[in-house]
Amino acid sequence: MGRPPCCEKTGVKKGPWTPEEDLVLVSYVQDHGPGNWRAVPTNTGLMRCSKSCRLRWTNYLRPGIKRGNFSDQEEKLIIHLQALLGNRWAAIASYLPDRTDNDIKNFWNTHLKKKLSRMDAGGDGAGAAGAVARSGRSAAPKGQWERRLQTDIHTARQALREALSLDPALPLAKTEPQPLPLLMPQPAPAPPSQAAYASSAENIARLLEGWMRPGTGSAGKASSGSRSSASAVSGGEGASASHSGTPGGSTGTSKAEDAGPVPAFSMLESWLLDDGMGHGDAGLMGGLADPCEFF
DNA sequence: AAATTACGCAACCGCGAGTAG
DNA sequence: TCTACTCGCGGTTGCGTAATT
Repeated sequence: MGRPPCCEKTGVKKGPWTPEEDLVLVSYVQDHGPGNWRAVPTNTGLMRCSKSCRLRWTNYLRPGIKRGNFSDQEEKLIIHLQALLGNRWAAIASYLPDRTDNDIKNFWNTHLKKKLSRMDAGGDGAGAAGAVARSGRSAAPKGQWERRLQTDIHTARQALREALSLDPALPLAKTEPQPLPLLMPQPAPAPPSQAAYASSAENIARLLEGWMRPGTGSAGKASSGSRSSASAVSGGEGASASHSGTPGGSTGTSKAEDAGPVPAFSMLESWLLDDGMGHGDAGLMGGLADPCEFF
């Protein structure tokens, strides 16, 4: 089972992408939809490896990506989700539909980590997140976080409830059952009123604004704000791959996106939020003979 | 004004997981 | 069942820019 030959070919270009390359990639994805990245360099003539193409698309060119400063809500959500999920950036990104996992990861590494450690040093915890993070949750070995979620599910739910109730602006903190705004289907990428969008690729990304190819699978899902589900977030089918970490969950391959937008995290999300609304524990778990089915 | 340091972000690399043949 | 292949994730690096001295 040898490693796939990727980026080993001579003549494969590395480093920053040029606007011309972006355009080539964007137009290719427009025609064929995201996926089958292996074929992209061949069909486009791009001297990039498939990985690089996919990364460029998911982290930069994909429509609907919000760039720039993170709001307080986003920050709090990230902190708490990180406490819950550890460094599962793709999973975290699925709760922030407009952000890429890479963006969140960078934001965490450059801002939040310092912020939290400062708070720690100051004797001020970061709420539940700080407590949970310090408890070593985030250091869990790969592949175990979902099991931990399963076994420690009550803790997780409590922490999430805390997270969602931190900001009074979040409707979930209220008794009135309202969906979390960040999880709601977002409208097509709003004009970058806050200059929060990519600079160089902004125009290219805008080319795709409103682009919705019927029948183009995740292309449509990835575009505009229609990502009401957790899928299609971290880069087209990327988020669904994050769910591959969930036992029995859908895979991260392009096939998974065809399976329909019902990722486990949406269920988890609904269940947690339902419970947060005071519906008790009877929610999702009650509907499953075996909690494992949940995943 | 120039040099140095710190910071932020885009991109790369290696690995694990899923799937088809 | 095994192997080859592809995809996606998470950690890390490198470069450009801003801030500081």
